[in-house]
Amino acid sequence: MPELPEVETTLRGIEPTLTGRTVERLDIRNPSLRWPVMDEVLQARGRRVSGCRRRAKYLLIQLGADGGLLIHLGMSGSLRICEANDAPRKHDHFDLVLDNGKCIRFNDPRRFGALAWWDAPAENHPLLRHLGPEPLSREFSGEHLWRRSRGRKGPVKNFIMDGKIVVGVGNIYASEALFMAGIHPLRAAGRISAVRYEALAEAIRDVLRRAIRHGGTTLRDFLNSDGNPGYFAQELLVYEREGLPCFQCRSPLKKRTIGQRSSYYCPQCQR
DNA sequence: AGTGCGGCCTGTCCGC
DNA sequence: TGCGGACAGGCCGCAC
Repeated sequence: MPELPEVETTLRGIEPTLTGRTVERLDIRNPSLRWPVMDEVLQARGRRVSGCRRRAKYLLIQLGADGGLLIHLGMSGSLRICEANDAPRKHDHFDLVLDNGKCIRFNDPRRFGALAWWDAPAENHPLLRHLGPEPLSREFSGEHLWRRSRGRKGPVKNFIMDGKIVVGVGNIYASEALFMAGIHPLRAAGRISAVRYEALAEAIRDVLRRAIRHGGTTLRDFLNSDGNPGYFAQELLVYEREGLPCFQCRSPLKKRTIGQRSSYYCPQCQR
């Protein structure tokens, strides 16, 4: 479910509630997430939230100076703001209870999400260490994509979804960006020109920014921290539009499995 | 080193 | 209705 825009939307939703508050306690209802939730996360108790940020699709809640919590939403996770004494619903796996009675509650039916502790600097955490640049940062460019792609024979779609190359581009936005740049998802990454990578980098930045502005994409179950969906689904150009006419040339859009993920594209406009 | 796949889970939908 | 199978926004870890 959540790609970068959905995680960013979640971050913006919870940040004002969290920053400056003290964590009264962490209630773990079900520790069996993607990795078992370790007791070290209980260090959060009694610490003050000095800031919240996002790295790739990870949410980082800074607690004091020397560490904090890491939350990943996996495929079906969401965080919502509620009162600590609200009755938990199905799949509500943990709560971050604050000193004002508010609560950040994690819900995740598929349990691919994660909760872990990190010691500062967060970048050294094993889950973050190998990650490539943020797509909305200066380190990300067409030149970066071009340079890193030389010699790579796999499909460009897999390449841009590889977190070591660039983070945050998931299955929806990979299809969208490739359509916007006119690049066929199966084209070998190493056989795309610098000029076309410039267009692709621009498309990635553009689609992510617009999706953030719309509060993310809700296809099935993504909800922001207020419990509301995102509205970018109506802006999607190819994703889940198999057989429907391409907005540019009217030919029917195609769907294929690439790297075990569904990919959507226009056979006419994308080469 | 790059690439391809299995696996982790539950829920939903579709065809029989 | 019931049941099996496919599929769903991520990503690690293992083979080759």
